[in-house]
Amino acid sequence: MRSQRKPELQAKGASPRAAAPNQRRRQSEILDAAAKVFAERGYYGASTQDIADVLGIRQASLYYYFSSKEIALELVCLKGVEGFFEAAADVAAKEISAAEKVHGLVEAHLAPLMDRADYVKTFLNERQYLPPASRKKVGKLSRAYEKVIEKVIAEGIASGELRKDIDPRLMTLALLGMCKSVSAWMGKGESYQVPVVAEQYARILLVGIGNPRH
Amino acid sequence: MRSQRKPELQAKGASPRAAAPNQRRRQSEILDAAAKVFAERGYYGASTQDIADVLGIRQASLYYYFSSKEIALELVCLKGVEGFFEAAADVAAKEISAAEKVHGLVEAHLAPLMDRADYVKTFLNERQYLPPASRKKVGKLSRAYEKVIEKVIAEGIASGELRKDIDPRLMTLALLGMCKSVSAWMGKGESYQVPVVAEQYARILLVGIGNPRH
DNA sequence: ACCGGATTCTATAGATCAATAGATAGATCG
DNA sequence: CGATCTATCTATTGATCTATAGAATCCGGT
Repeated sequence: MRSQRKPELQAKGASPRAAAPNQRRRQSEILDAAAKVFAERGYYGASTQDIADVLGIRQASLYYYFSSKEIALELVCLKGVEGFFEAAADVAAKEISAAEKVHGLVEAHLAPLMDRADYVKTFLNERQYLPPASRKKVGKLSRAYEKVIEKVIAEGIASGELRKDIDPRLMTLALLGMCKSVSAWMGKGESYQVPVVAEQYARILLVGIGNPRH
Repeated sequence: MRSQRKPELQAKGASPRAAAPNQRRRQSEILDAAAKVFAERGYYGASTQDIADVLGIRQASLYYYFSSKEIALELVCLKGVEGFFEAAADVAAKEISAAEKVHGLVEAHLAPLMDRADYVKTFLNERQYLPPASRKKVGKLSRAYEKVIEKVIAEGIASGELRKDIDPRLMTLALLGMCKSVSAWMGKGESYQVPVVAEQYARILLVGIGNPRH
């Protein structure tokens, strides 16, 4: 028992010695199941039993992988925000017009819905239920991401590329709101492809739906 | 005990004889408390004890007013959708331009956030947790509302007032998504007034943020 | 002041849930 | 083969939650 290293998923640093590939794969399966159930039923609506059922194991066996349900939520949420900031920062750093940047930001926001939908949905909808410490951690990443968007818009206004009668913060909230709602209906009756939605949403944001030639 | 009529809140028809005004007032207070707690913590995150705490009464006393937590959610959600369809239909029936209609639809959607925020938030975020029968009832109202918006946009496109390169359904979802997110951040750090948001959001939807004179 | 209904209370049943403790089967490796 | 590690299991605890039953209190009308 002295040197027994449990592979229990942790929020802090990685384990001192790298885990076997099989361990990491299984941990990832466990987290996938948690994300799926959290996304479907919400954090409080989902029981650890539900997660175990998806995996075909016993409820108590989950605790070999994480020490509490709250930690599981934190891990799912962190994987849900993961990459958003970087992807947005990459777009913002490009030498393209403000309009093209907005288009790129929308694309970058919607892209993860294709391969990490459950994680993203959980991050978007359940992060409010994180314990204070975790919420602060996730909120920090989230706010940094929002600031990138806001800056792109503010700079676009300053350069004259974007209208100056629109509040950058409200514009940011509008973009985020539109994109967030996509994760709610995507795959739930509506049958649009992500790239199509990104293209249309970017157009709505940039030129609106009004016909200028009317 | 024979003729004791409990004022228990019901989803179906109204009680055969009108209740005393005090009864109705108290029922409304109970529902306000439920809406507040559901909006704050979510349906499963909220306990009936939480609702009772807001009212300063015992948890079991709530069951004098509703027969189950699920029924309470249904009542809150119904009051949350209430009026949306009518308000939108009124806007759609007016003899104004499509652009003005879109503006009116945004205003009509955001207006209830001023005086019924908890009900609307609960409807928007918790309706998914309703039992099937209730969800069908609420979903019907909800879908009828969406159709009004969609029709306004489709007609605007047909008349040439709105761009024809935008999918009406996606446009509807964009409008709804933007407006839904408002209920999430309104009063939570952001300090915008509802009419200001409505004005800006309508502008974003209609003419976008791109500066046409650039 | 009393009656009866309206409202809230106490007490508790019954279910579910997160989490712990310890046992056990399977794999790996000397 | 035997020892150790890995992954899962059984069993259970204690907390919490919804809902019910029935007693107690309040209040308006007469």
